[in-house]
Amino acid sequence: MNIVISNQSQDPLYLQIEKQIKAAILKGELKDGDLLPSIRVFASELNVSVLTIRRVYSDLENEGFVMSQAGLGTYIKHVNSELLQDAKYKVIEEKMKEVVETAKMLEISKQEVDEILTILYEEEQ
Amino acid sequence: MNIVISNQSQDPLYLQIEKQIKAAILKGELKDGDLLPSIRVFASELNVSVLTIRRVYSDLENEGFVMSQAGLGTYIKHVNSELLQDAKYKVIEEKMKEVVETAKMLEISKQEVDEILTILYEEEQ
Amino acid sequence: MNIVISNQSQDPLYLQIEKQIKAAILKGELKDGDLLPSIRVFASELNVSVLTIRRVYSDLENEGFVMSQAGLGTYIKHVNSELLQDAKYKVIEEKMKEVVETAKMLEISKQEVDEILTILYEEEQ
Amino acid sequence: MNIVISNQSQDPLYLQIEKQIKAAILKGELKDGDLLPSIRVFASELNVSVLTIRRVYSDLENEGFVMSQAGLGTYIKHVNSELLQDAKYKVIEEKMKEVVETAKMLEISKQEVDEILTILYEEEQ
DNA sequence: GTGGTCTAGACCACC
DNA sequence: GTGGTCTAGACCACG
Repeated sequence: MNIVISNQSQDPLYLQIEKQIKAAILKGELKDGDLLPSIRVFASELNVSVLTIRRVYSDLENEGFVMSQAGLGTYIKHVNSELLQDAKYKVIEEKMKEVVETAKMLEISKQEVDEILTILYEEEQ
Repeated sequence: MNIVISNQSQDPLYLQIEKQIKAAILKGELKDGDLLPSIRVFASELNVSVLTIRRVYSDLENEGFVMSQAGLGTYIKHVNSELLQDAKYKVIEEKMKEVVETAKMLEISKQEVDEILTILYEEEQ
Repeated sequence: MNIVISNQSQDPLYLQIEKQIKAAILKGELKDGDLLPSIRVFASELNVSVLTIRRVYSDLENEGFVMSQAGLGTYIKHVNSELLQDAKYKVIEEKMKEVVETAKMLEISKQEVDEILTILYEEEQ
Repeated sequence: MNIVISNQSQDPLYLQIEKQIKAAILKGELKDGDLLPSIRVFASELNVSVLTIRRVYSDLENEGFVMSQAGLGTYIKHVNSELLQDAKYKVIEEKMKEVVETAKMLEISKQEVDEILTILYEEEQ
């Protein structure tokens, strides 16, 4: 798994890391039972504070993505693959809803929104 | 003009207010020369600090939407319709960027995202 | 004398008016003994508050450009023509000093400053 | 970096500070990545309110000179040298505009203004 | 520790 | 009355 953090991002460090771990799970790169690095190791790898990683793991545990056990480490939890596919769609749908809502409010046609989508999709893959 | 603010929102108060005023301008509800409420009146109407409204008006002035003059008040500035169209696009582009970023991260194809867009656009037309 | 006031200007109304009256005196359009309009007439002509004109006349009197006498009106005071020429230069020199000081600080050559001056001088006479 | 503020100046505190920081960046005294003092430290050093420094940093961030991140601090941002050159020009142009405006109003020829510029530029070389 | 937001007051210049 | 600036606090998220 490749985690990239940037101080140019709007998101705080902990959120950047969380998002990328979640994405790896949704993409299937991280599967049921996989062991995540220990807090200290991960922190030194990413060059961030252990507090930041502690928060990441704690957040992911609260959201049901991982399971931490003292003395053992942090593991990826089982997620049904159908649910997983649904989850991916849901994430996009949620964000797209806001776009469409705003577009309608500003009276921008679907064609125009589509153009923007196409342009953005072709940028720097 | 109807401004709704919520302490449940992610956005700080000043941003919530700014966004709604901008939306009103972009929609044409607020036009060239219209007088906005005085900072004190607006603050008491929305039940926020005068400094919060001061910040809203000051930000909007920096972005060229309004013009404030001591002793006179704060007015909506003329924006030529081309700039206005640009501004509307920019708002959508900003929001769409996040969608595309997430979609790419989750390896969702443009076709799939397009489907979601189409479905959402046809809802509650 | 033609006074133009604009709500687009950075300067407050009273300063815009003062500057133009002073300029008219320096240019020789207003001469020793000329009678300025009464406060009320002038205010209604320019469509500003009488308080604003009162301030203008009071400032100009303090700076020695005019003389007000109750019941008579406000008159332009005598200024020696040599002094007048000097005054014009002094005004420009004062402002130019700041330009040169800044240019030197930012290490901009005289040639470059000269270019800027030429461009600005050719704009909209 | 030496910041000098005066309550005699026409400019409000926040502007005086902003100008001097910008000048330091334009001169190269402050470079890409340099850390500015924390708002609290800076405020107590200059003996002004933290909100005044907050405004300074926030304005500089909006103008693209610095980047602030909660928990980390405020850093000088990279500006490519072309932009920097532009910025320097803009500063001079701004100031020169006022000179030219006044000169035109007083009917002083470009030649005369040029003379003044030359004299001032040769002083205290 | 850092910056980000917000409040409740105050004084000023301008109209 | 209007906006413009400033202070002295406070609480929050982040590292």
